Amino acid sequence: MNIIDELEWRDAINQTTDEDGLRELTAEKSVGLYCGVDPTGDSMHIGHLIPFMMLKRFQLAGHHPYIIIGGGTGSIGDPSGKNSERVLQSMEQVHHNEQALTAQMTKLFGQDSNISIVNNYDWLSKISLLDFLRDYGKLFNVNSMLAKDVVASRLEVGISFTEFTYQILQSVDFLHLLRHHDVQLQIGGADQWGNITAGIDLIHKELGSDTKAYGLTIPLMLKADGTKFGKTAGGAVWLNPEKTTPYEFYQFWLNQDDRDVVKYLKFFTFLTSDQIAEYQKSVETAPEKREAQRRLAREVTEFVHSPEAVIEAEHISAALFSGEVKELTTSEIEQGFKNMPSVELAAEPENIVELLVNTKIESSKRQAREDITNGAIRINGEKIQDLDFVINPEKEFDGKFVIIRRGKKKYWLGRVNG
RNA sequence: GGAAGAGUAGCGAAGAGGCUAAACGCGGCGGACUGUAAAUCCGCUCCUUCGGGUUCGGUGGUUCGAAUCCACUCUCUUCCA
Repeated sequence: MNIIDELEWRDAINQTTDEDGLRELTAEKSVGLYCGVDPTGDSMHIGHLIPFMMLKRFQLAGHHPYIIIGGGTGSIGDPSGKNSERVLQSMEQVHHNEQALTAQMTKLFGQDSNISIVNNYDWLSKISLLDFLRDYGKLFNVNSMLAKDVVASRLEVGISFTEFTYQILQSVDFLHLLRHHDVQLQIGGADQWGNITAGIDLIHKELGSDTKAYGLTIPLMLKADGTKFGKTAGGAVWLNPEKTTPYEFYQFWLNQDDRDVVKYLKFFTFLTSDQIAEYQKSVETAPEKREAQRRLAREVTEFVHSPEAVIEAEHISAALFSGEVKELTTSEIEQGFKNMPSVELAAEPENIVELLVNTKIESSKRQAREDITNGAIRINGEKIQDLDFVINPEKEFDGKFVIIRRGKKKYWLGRVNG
């Protein structure tokens, strides 16, 4: 199947500049394509994953992805999707983030010759102001720049010259990659359309209107309930295991709505259409088994983290949701709770209310008492409803740990000092 | 520079001298049901040594008693210049 047909089947295409042309091009050669990420943070979250899943599919189909880490563009700030001016990051911050993102990308895409990670700081930072104005500025018409949705929507509240210029920088990137690496396709989120077409216009002006350059955008991902994809109560779901543990990551996917899960299987996994059809049937006939969610969680966790992370996440899930934490050995806890929130405990016995407040698990004694009375607190798997209960850390798990649970799903690992 | 109005708990919003630690809605936290779901239902949601303590932009006053009245002050909104 042609890669474009596959993406269409996966509902992964929002707009393309020339679908037939793109279909032809991808059929006849190994195409260079790129997508950029600006180093606005030190980790990607699953929202960023969306375009990179696309790159990966192209890679698997024999094409050559280029990933731009936007050290240059990131130092300016993309106005797309923002309704107010951004605060500039310090260059140290930008460079720090570049390194973190490069490491993440390397992990996701591997390091073979089939993938290239480049940093646009390398070429953008070398352009002098006069060169910029003479070589590129002259080719951009301010009228059409103003007409881009991203800019037009900002005219009311204002936009700095710096951010206004962003689309030129991104266009220069595309031109640069086409010239030096034969990159003919740029992909991005739906909000990148304006930047992508600006790049194609520049290429056509610079290299002739018959130069083959294409753009493809991905639909905005929304959940069935209309809210934004990828946010949880705790904030974004990060790819960095320090920020979002593999267990939490796995749980995020496992908990997806029935109405969304097939869409996500298409988008975030490499399963075939036959396999996905099976899961679709499963969602319809036996939703309570959540086979689709389970597979989704496995696939994505394995892709982003590792097969070992999946095993660990499933093991922790089994113990935690059965409530049988006592079944776990000390070493299993050590492993399984490695990335759970943990609190320090003194070795001495302590009253339960005091302990919950001192460890900040509860915000006040009032709240702590309320939760205890309601039966929301479990210590080492045992429900505690006695306000005078005294926890003796020596008692379980070789005196090393106390497992504290609040409500159904929230766990803390108490590490016993000394 | 002038005029009018508004500032109440995480947010929105009632209250206009004692019955108000402050209605109601949202959000948050628990619980029940369930599929670790959705929907629904129930409880809690300033702190506490459970005696009480500290709250209604800020400061000072009036009063036995103030979120409520007065003065000054700060911030915001609208209108006029």
